[in-house]
Amino acid sequence: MVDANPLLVALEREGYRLTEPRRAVARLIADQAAHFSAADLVAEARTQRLGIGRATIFRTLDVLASLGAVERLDLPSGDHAYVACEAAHHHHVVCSRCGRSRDVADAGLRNVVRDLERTTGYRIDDHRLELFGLCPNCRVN
Amino acid sequence: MVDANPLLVALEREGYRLTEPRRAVARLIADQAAHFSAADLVAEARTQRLGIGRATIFRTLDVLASLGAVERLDLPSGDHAYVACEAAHHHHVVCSRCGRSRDVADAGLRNVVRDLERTTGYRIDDHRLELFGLCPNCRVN
DNA sequence: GTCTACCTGAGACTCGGTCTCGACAAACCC
DNA sequence: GGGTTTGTCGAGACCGAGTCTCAGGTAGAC
Repeated sequence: MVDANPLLVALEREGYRLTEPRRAVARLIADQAAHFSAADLVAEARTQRLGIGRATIFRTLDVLASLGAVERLDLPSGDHAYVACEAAHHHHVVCSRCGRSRDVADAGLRNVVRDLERTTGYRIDDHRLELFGLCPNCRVN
Repeated sequence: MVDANPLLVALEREGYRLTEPRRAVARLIADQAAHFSAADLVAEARTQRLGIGRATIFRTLDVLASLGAVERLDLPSGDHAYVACEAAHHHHVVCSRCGRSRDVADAGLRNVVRDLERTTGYRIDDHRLELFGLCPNCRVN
């Protein structure tokens, strides 16, 4: 079976070793329908008796986050969560009911940032935009 | 001396008691030039020998955050920080060198959100935008 | 002044995340 | 295929932010 998992592809491309634990974590992440926490993966690894250590899960998430293959969200509740995503710069719309998220492109934010630079005098190097609401599916149900 | 501190005004308006510890925390917050963490306040309270418990500082920050008089930031580093601010909806531009932040108004983001609602089908109820860069002062120094 | 609900400090506790360290195994070389 | 290097692993101690509990204190209404 081919390694179709884009997380593994990203790891390999960056010269990280494709170890068994990393494959397992990538599989766990690929199985998540919605956003997930490190604790979710730890619990899932435990119930599947994968024998993966907690530290390894955190480390793998760190690596994947640094590659942009996974992104860390700050939910309005204050909790952290992760979502698998494409590496290009983008933002997330997160459904606050089912937790599914969707990547969205820049969508005119660039102009907003430029306006703010002009009005505030700040040089803006980085930003984070997270959007929360109901996905089309949860809207109707 | 009059209670000019807007944090205390907000507390009183909402029916919270103006206790000595709360006044002290409000004073500490008002003294912060840049964003600050709960730990900063705890340390400051300690060095000033104010005799305020850690729990009280967290509780007061919670209350103030629920009133919108203080807002919680998620820095790019992953740390949390607080800033005092006005209660109206707005965003923060944070200087990544000196930590000073500035409130900015909506700045066209409303249109961006509306566009995203149309293109994604999500109903967007809430969003969070944080901007990081260099303030005018740090740009030139 | 009295009374009561709200608030407080201390310190135990929880929990997400990190660090350390000896063991292991990918991947490269021959 | 076998040997070597070095990145990675699991276990468990550790850390630090934030929460909870509870007995005692006090703001503010009357």
